Amino acid sequence: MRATLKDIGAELGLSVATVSRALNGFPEVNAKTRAAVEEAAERLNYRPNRLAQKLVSGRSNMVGMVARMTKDAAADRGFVEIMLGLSARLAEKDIDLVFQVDVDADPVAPYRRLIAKNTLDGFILNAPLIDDPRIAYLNEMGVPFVVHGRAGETADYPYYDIDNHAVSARAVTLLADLGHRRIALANGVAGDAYSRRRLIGFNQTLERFGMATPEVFVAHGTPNEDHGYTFGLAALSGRFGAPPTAFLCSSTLVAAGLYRAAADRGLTVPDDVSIIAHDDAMPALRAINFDPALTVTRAPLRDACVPLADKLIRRLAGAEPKRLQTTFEPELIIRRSTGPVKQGEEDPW
Amino acid sequence: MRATLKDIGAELGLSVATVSRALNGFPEVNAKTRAAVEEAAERLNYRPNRLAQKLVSGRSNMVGMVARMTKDAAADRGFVEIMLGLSARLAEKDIDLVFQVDVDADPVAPYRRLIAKNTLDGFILNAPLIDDPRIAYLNEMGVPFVVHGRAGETADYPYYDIDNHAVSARAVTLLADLGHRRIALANGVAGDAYSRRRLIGFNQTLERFGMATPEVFVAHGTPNEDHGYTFGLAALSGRFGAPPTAFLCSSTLVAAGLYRAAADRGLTVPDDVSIIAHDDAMPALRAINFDPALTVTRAPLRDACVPLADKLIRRLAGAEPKRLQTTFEPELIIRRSTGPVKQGEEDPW
DNA sequence: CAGAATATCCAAAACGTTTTAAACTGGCAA
DNA sequence: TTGCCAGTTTAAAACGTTTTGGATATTCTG
Repeated sequence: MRATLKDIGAELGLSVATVSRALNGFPEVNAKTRAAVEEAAERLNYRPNRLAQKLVSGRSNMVGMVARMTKDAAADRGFVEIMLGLSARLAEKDIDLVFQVDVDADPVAPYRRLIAKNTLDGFILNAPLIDDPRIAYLNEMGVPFVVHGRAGETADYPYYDIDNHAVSARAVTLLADLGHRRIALANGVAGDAYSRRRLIGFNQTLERFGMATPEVFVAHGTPNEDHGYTFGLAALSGRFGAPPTAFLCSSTLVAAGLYRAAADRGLTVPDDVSIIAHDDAMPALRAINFDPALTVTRAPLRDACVPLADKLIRRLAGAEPKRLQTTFEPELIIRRSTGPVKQGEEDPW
Repeated sequence: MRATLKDIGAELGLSVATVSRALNGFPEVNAKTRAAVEEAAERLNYRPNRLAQKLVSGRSNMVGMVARMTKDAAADRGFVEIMLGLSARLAEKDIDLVFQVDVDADPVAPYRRLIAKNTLDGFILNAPLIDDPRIAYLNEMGVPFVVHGRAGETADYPYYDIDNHAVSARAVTLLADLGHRRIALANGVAGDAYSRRRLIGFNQTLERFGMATPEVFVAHGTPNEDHGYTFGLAALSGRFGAPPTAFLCSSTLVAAGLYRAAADRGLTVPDDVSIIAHDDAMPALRAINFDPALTVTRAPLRDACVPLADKLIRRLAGAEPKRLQTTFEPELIIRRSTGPVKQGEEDPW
């Protein structure tokens, strides 16, 4: 049904070897022959059989991506964004994406399964943990991969990350300059590397301004509306002592929950409480549409896709991991959800 | 590196043919030989090479899924939900999902590309159009596939759909019973089959109650917050004559936009305007968290995954398409965003 | 013009599997 | 003894590609 090298060879009275070479741009084939082969390939609508290619060459032009499945898939919004963009870029290079969700307790299991099938050239990881067992496993198996984000400080793999330390630092600096002294952090999931970096940036910057924050002013959790709402309600209840006058949120969704919590408590933004979030520029809930418009640190997830794909391609071609590492700086966009601290609330906790 | 049939054969002094048969449960192999082979396979951590298998057997245990890429990926929330659930179920049967985004103008192009690679056993389609060229193409190529949703009324392919006619019918019935006579529809994208069915259900039910709706009361668009907001603002402006007293929304996100629009116009829900949405039960924005809590027709997207995966598996095994078709009924959940029509607004348009 | 270099092509092996056709065992009946 | 049959096993072909190691013309060198 589908045309093969043999078909083209038969058509032109050539061997499959020559046809293969002609199509793959080897130098030792006559220009006229090559033209004829290319014409025939076009005419017969020839497409190389990936499986056969991989079987002999060891390359399949397929890479894998595994989604951590959580009860609420909301945590994977970022995953999806990356996957879409990545796939688009990889498709340009005729590389396919094999997708699998992680349904096991063991996060390494899906990688083991996929690698065992012997069918993939490499992997893209996202949302790395602080000490990520997947990274350890892939390194151990010698499988090429790139990471969106990065785990520890000494990474020996290609990655594209944003400067999460700076995310917190810039936000805290703004709030401190506005006079806030009681600042809370609605952080991401506890084990995630980015959360850790944001937390460190948060604490270090507070310290730089001579502040500290009680432990109850920091919450970890899946960055969704619920998390923002429940944490906001609790923090603003006064149960923990004087409530925060400002919040850092790990995402715009969390901020939405915080707006709701503030409203429930009869507080207005930004007069009673300032809110600032990190904005991945997901299309679902735009920071600019908030009322009042949300102040954010911003680093569009989508910007990571092309660099990540390119890093992977270059890695597969044998490039040095160390030369494929990028850290991107977020920008700060001041809108209307942040303002000077309220009169009489300038005291630290 | 990885153990092959040859390795096992060498280990036991058997031919690859026997080893292959032993592992695949053929009857003509000695029980003792089979036991030995299975032991050796286990010991050497043997995993069959998918590519080699497919090359000769024609089956790869890989299926494809293509995402339509829009400017705002929000439209693909449903796609993702389906993909996650599907992948989980397929993984149980050791089937992998190959993913690609549609970056072309031609919606068929990615399918052509993937089929040409000769690497996939079948496809899952979602969000079918009224006359979907992808379905036509796959049928023409004789490639097995299943559809989430369905295109025309006479489908000769396996599908899992919800009764979108009933979605509108139940919502309109509720609103009509509450006395509403000016009902607007914030529908999904115009070409999508589900939008069409919702529109038909909408119009037919209105008619049943002796109502009609001006064309400007129906808007099509990507079901996101923006769409709800802009349509809501326009419809409530009075520019189109007496404004609607009730809205049907294609999703909870759209409803969120409508809440905002109503607030901007100084209207309260449900006193001035009733709002009802269809709820796919996406975790991001829960209908119950709305203020006031959102009345919905409900049919969780996630429920479709297992049936869809099973349909595909059975289709790949050769089952009749006609026997793999399911239509699911939505439920109506009345909360606080719908109420009796306001005094003096009972007149039709 | 001989010999060598070059350009161009081909046959065959290889990748790891499944499957077809054939071959080898015993055991048993004739 | 011969032939046959069932129960096992194997050799070899096939899938579609890449690549190795020649082979055959053609051109160049002296």
